[in-house]
Amino acid sequence: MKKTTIKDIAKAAGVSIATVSYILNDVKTQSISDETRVKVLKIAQQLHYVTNRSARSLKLQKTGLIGILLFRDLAPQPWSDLKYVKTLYTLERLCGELGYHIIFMQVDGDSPSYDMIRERNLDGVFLLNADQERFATVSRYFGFGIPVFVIDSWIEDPIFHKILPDYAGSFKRAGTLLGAAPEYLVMQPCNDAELANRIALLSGLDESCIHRYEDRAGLDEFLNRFTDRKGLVINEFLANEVVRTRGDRDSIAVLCTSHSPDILPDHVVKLSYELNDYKPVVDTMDGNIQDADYSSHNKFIYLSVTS
Amino acid sequence: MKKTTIKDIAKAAGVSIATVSYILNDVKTQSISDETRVKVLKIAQQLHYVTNRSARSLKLQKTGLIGILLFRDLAPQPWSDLKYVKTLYTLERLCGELGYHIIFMQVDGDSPSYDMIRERNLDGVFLLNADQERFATVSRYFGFGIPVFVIDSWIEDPIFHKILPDYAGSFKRAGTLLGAAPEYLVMQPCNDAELANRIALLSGLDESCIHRYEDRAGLDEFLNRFTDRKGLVINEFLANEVVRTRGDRDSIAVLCTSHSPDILPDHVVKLSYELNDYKPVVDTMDGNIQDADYSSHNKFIYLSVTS
DNA sequence: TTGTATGCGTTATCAA
DNA sequence: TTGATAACGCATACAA
Repeated sequence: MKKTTIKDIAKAAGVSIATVSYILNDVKTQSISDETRVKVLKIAQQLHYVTNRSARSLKLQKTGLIGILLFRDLAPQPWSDLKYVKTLYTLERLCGELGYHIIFMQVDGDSPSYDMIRERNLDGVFLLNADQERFATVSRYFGFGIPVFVIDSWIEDPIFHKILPDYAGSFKRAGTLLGAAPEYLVMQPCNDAELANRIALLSGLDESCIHRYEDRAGLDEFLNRFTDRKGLVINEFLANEVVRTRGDRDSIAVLCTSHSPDILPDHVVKLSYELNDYKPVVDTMDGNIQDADYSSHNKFIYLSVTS
Repeated sequence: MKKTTIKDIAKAAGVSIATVSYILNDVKTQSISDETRVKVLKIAQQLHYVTNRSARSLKLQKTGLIGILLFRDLAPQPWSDLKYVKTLYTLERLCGELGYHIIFMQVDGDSPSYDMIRERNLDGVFLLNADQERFATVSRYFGFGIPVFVIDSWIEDPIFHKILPDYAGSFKRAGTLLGAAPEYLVMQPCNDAELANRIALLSGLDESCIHRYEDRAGLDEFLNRFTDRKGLVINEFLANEVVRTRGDRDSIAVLCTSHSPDILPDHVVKLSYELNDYKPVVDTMDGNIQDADYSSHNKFIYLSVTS
């Protein structure tokens, strides 16, 4: 059973394929008699017609495909896989609402190939957790020619949109909630070293008070220096490790960068980020796709912090 | 800057587009002089040519796209989003190794539209967490005509492959590890009621000893009836709730159906499932795609349990 | 109000 | 060993 095409509908309805196309696409510049319109629509439905996106893409030079490229952690933790689920799912949902379909790909190894992006003629791309090195190697030699939104990285290139949690606001808020400025910071080893630097800088803490997690032993050793002190942990899954090894002894505030505050015990001070903030992000990308000259107000979008 | 096509290469190399196509696709039935071959290959590289998959798909009637459709939990828990990450990522990786790209979509609402599958001409589909109702409404009226693999559901239709954790083996093993047969079972409300029934049946436990999680209060009440008894929990995220509300008091064995045993404390008895088992699954789908008559040995694939 | 014809970039058949 | 050329299914400029 071959798939129904416009041609089949045209034949069945006794009209031309152009007419069918006009009707199916609801082309405003054409005036179609109500009679033929309902007839064609009915037949299309009877034959279970769906448009062939390969053909349409070929013609329109637009695929309606958006890529989400997830860069695997260079230094994997047990919870590495969990970190970007919420973001991924939210982006999928929002893009879906706008009629796009998502191609999901993990980027692994040192020199990834971005051929997929061009082979599939993606309309736009989200990069999650990208590091400068792996990304730069390729981005340099071919400007994508499509909107690229970089989430959770600090890629030094003005053509990319950057989306980040509002670290500055978070640090301030954390101090308020803790009742005093935190004295230490535990964070993950970021894929993107530059981002890690900026976070450290923003925290205003001395390097000796900042711990990049590697394993439990190291974490525990670090925390022992700060018993009964107030501290800050970036990422709730990492915070879970802290809570697990330390119990309730320390009073910490957690920046829930993975949008999953639920996984933490109730007593912990949590700072969350608005998943809703991805809506304007996706809208901006859509604008860029619809109209290449779309002026996006801001290349930096910060996810706002809530408690 | 328009994208390079075969035509461009042909022109630059002074040969026909047919020749270029032969060379790029390494067509065995054609004999090409080494001279032109290297010339064309070189030019292709210089021009950064990549094949246009829309065009190729249109011609070949194969897209190289595999869909992963994730059915959202009908009764969402805080950790609902986390449950299928590992599976999703593993499938992506395995399909990627075979040259496929993944379209990821969440299925929400009561009467989902599967048009995407046909519009995009997917070569195959994975369904995660599907429930009979939402699925049946549509699957009935159009046989996909492509391999459909159902993960974590018990869809009553012989044309679908089913992939499930080895519950029978798990229950047996859990008994061994606990040193005695478990006296109660805590599980999640499955999307697929039929699957839930079968699991309950396999456990051999009376309905009064089986709890379907709804909220902490209900869970706690249930567990109070089994203090100091040995029990079974299906899913590690749910188990985390159990551990959190109960502490170390109970000795439970956990079936880590989300492939994330790491998130549980060390002292808990854990049963894991082989992520490697998805490899033969993906291979089977690939076989079905390459050759529609591919005989798949088994429509049931059970993920083997380890400790 | 409707139809004809062209091209999007490939692959593959047939001819040279 | 190579080259014309016809599809694949759709959208649209231009005719009628």
